[in-house]
Amino acid sequence: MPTVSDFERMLRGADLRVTRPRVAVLTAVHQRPHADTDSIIAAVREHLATVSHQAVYDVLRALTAAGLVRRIEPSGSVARYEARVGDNHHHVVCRSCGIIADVDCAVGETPCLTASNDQGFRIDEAEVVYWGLCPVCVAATSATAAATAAVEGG
Amino acid sequence: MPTVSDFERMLRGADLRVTRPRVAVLTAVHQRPHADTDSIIAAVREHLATVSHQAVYDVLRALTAAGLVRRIEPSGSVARYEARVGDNHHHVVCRSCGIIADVDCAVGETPCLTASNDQGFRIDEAEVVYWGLCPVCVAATSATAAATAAVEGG
DNA sequence: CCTCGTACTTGATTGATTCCAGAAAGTAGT
DNA sequence: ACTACTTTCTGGAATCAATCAAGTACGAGG
Repeated sequence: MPTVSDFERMLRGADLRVTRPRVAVLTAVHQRPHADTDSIIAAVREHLATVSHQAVYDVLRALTAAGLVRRIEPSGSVARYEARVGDNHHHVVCRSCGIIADVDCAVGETPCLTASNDQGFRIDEAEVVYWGLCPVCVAATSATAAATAAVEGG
Repeated sequence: MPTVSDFERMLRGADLRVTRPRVAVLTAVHQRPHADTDSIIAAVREHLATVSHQAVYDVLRALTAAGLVRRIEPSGSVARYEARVGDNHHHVVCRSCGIIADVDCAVGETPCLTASNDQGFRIDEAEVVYWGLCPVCVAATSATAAATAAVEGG
């Protein structure tokens, strides 16, 4: 976990002023990967009670533009942010509970960048989202199914 | 292009009642792939002037649940719908103008389903979005760059 | 310490989507 | 074709994330 001085260095390195809201947002995003804006606002206010939601929105946009955080928005979900940037990794989303986990690229560094027919587009990024069930929901589903079967069977 | 009777058959096949709004929405989605809800509402009203936006939302949800249309929502865009379902194809989105085009799978039928480390998730679908510039915007950018260079050079 | 310019606060607003209750239309059996 | 029953549609209002606007406060450099 990076320290406050690390965050300050990151901000200065991106030509951004070091302000308390910005450090607090960076901290929150590092502490809770894949958190949505509301959760981030709540987390930020634990450190700094008087931050407006507008400030958090602004800071998140600035950090995203600077490349310090990455914005992800799976279908059906609000915007979420993560601090892991620079590497080309993807995400797996649980259809049941919505939890998100990181998935490293299966093939090489910038995978899938080769569409079979690119329609003349100049492609510079491929974004992959895997959909499925997380281990917890798989277990819950199996348990429910077993329980249902037991009840129906009895 | 399927006919009205085709749409009626599709609806009946999905255990959905055949109503004029539903046929109109199906027609609109087939006519304009990747259209957003507003465009669909407008297109539907060309055929059937008195349809409420609520009806279109409801119908789109019912059709999506029935698998007759597919909902796609690239980051930063509102929900869009397309009629091409059943095959596993992906999309390429222009960063400049937002236009969406279809891209067939590069590898096999259900590609990329093999994440390098699936974190214990039970994955059932991989969704790929390619980002880049469409041919039109590439040309516009080149033209602008050339013009800028000419001006700067002169 | 002081000034400048950017960042933050407050309050209002937009825009897509959903909820609700009553009205209307579709479907099945006779 | 008629009646009963079910599902959908209508119109208005509510919700929620996100953005806009104007004024104030704070960080950086001198």
